[in-house]
Amino acid sequence: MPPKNTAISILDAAEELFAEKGFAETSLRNITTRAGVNLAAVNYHFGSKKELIQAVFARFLTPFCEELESELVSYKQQLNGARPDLSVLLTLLARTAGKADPENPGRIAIFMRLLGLAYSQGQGHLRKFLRNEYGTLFGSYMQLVTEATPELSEEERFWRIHFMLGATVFTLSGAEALTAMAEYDLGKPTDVSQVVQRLIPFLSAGFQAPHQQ
Amino acid sequence: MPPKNTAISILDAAEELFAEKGFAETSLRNITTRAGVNLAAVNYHFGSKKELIQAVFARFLTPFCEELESELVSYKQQLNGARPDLSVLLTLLARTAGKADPENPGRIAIFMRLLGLAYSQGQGHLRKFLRNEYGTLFGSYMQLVTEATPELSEEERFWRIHFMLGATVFTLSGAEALTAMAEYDLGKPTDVSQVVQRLIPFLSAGFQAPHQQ
DNA sequence: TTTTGTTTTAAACGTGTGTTTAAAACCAGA
DNA sequence: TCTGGTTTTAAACACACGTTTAAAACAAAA
Repeated sequence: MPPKNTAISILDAAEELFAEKGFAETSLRNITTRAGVNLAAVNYHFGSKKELIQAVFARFLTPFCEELESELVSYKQQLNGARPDLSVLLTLLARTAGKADPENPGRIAIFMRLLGLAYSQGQGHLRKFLRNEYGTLFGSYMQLVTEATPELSEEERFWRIHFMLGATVFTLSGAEALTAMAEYDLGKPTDVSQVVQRLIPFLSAGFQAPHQQ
Repeated sequence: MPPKNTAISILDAAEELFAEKGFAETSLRNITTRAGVNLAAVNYHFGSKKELIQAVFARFLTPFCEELESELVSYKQQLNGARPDLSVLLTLLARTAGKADPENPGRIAIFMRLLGLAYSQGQGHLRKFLRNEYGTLFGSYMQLVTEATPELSEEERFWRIHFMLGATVFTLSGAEALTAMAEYDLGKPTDVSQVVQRLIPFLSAGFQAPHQQ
């Protein structure tokens, strides 16, 4: 195989290993060994382990968010002032994720796993980094979700957003293990895009459930 | 304060710190310092860090599962052959969790956070431990869920179970941060039991959503 | 008071970590 | 071919980790 760019090899290896084992459990020696480069290359190209972690996120998120932004714009003008539909908004998100790396559809699962880790493990620097870089786009997506569900109180919507986020991140995080379990238990092979297809009606129904009492 | 039992002090400190920072990021020195005991006490009382992690889970799960088991038995005989109801099954789970430590209702959030970590971080030993110790009870709960949702295909039910698990674990994991955010954004204080109350209709509606296409 | 078993303690051990260093290798442009 | 800047390399650094050790402190029974 051709000797790829060192920095890219590092990013590839880090992305895989972080997703497999978590950030703290993955050492720079793990990464550089898998990447086939020298240990010191990480510090030379990225500065530190923290900055490498951020670079892994940025490599995925930056093109994803660009794509999502243009999708949002085109959906808005397609609406032309009409009320947006929640299922469409979710589908749009899923489609963007699929487009992000068409040659490797499972990549979204890897990335969701990283996102779950970012929440669950310490990594305060990462949360700051993500909010600074991508917070604005998240805000405008939320604006559309709000317009799509005017019957919900702000409070209820707040919580249901996080329920959705949880179901998605958790399921796609564990997608590798879960699709294997599904195949074992049910005898049918499944891929990530099918899981996403199952998620959307679940989330949509949950989000639009009537208030209790 | 009275000099509590050393092992218990260690469990208390470990439970808090693991939930705050994750397993790998919490050192035995962190734990023993907070507990006010000697470093070697962990290895003396628990053998190793892995076994300490398992002990933290067992201290919470064993009484919880005993309570849940008796709740399941009494619900079954109350049903007397009728079809169980999903919302009731979920409420039953929430009620059991609440009973587990009545003096400290937020404890369930801490524990969910640990459970989320157990999934997301490596900790293969933990998953084995949990399945061996508590797998049977999980199975009989699942049996009731299946009876409650006969209209779902096995496949659809499998995935929706994990969607529910994800929404729950993720939300309650981050409950501390999220309730703070909720209070900041919405100006209303919230506690964990209210979040659980909001979860149940969301999950119930999602689980029973009609199949797509 | 002496004895026996348990618990606590300070110190050290070996290992793996992220990072730094300074020399070597490389590779265009003059 | 020489030169100057970039990249790669092997080696070392300082530090934090989980664990072990053997002595000390303690408590209860004889």
